[in-house]
Amino acid sequence: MSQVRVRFAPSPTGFFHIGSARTALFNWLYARHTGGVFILRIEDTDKERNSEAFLNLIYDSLRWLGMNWDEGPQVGGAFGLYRQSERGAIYTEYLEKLKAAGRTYEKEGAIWFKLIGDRYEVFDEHRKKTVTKVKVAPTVIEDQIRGRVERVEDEDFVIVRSDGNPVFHFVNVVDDIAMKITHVIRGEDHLSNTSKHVELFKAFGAPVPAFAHIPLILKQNGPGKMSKRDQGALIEEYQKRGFLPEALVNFLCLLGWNPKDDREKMAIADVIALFDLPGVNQSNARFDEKKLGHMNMTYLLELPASEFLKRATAYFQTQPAGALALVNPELFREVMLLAQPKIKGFEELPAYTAYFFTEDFVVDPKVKEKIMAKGELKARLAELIAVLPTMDFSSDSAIEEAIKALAAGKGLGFGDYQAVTRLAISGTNAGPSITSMFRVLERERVTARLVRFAVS
RNA sequence: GUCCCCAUCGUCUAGCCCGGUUAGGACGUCUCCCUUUCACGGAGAUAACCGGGGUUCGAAUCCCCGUGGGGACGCCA
Repeated sequence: MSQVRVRFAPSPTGFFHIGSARTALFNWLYARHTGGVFILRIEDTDKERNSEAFLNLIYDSLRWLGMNWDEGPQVGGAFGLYRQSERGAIYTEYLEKLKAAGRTYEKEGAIWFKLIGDRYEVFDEHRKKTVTKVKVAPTVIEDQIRGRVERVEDEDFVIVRSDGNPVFHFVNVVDDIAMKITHVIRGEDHLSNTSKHVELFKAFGAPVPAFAHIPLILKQNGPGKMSKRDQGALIEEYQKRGFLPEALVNFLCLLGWNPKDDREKMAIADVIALFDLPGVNQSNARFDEKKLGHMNMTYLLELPASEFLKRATAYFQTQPAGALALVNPELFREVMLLAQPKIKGFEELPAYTAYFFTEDFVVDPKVKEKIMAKGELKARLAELIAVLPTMDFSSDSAIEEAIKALAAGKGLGFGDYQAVTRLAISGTNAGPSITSMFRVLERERVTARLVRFAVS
């Protein structure tokens, strides 16, 4: 069998979203699984709505997610240019073939594709007008995911606009022929277009590629498929929020596909080895950001510390909090080491670590009220302040021993000092162990914070 | 309105093709354990075969009809 050639064919008319990314991913996975070629083709025939910014967003997002293309813009390939706006000559050439075969006619300045069969008129309820229908044999689609699907394409359709620009159905098929695409993997919303496309392939006398229509991703809340306007729909947003791309990809793999066993966190190589079209689900899936968050956490937890630090640094560089946090690289490193096992995603990091980087941190009034309600806690603070000058700050265990010794002398336990101390040095009731906080903040800052809190 | 696709816990899903399972896993939620907080982790709980017919000794699984959900019906892609 000849080599698999698949394409992802987005149009740069809006932000790159989850659904597009998943379509790209399934194409990419299939290409990698079969040792085939993954092609990126830009469908920018709609001059009104295209934008260079959106185009760059497609490139950036694909690369961020790790989906490199074998042929396409920026990388080239043996099949000419990969932006439809640059392929006009090819469309003219193919249009001539259709004209020569008598399969076109002009109406209202546009060029229409002519179906073969008897014509009759009927009133269309949806469009509230009389339309011309054609009696044609049903198109049979042997879909790789859905099985046999039968559809009747019974109306002629426009292939070249009155302004001379070819439309999607036409250029899509022409390019699939010209680029020798073997498998068309796309969203189920295109299933009803497929009969149009098959009619065109046949009119060109070209082999019809295999089709695989993948289920759609439904919005998290409310009815309907996810669109660019929906909450949480944009890839760019997850990138900005500091999600790990490998976690997002892993999550996307599992939306409509699974390894048929209980594995969820999977190396992409394992997904590639197992991925196949018949294994893709037929039903739509609802996007669940909570589960994505969990997946992200599992990846974060397993990241080598050096890698975590590298990525956390990059994340902070995009954040307002970064200016303060990155002043002292050694302190930043220590704080990140403490934070890694505690957070679910980078977006929690600035708030979670803020008090390490400034004395001007916020004390949560509700937390304060709750903790101080236990009474006589300022005495504990005073006791701690008294031993601070001689306390061994060299390690967590040394600090822990010192506090335990102090507590024991008063007939108390470590826990009696914990909450109020944490509140005094961090303003909150959650975070790394206070011994680690002592070590990282160091004696001077810890002392100042405890004193300040004790007199407040 | 017409055409097409789909249907297992709240969500993602395994099981369906090749009928016999205590219908499994994960997220979420709740409980307990671990514990110097918060997380992590561990143990448990919660919760599903859309409905109705049929075929069959037996149906989540096969067939039909409903219903529900989704999509398409542009000189958008």
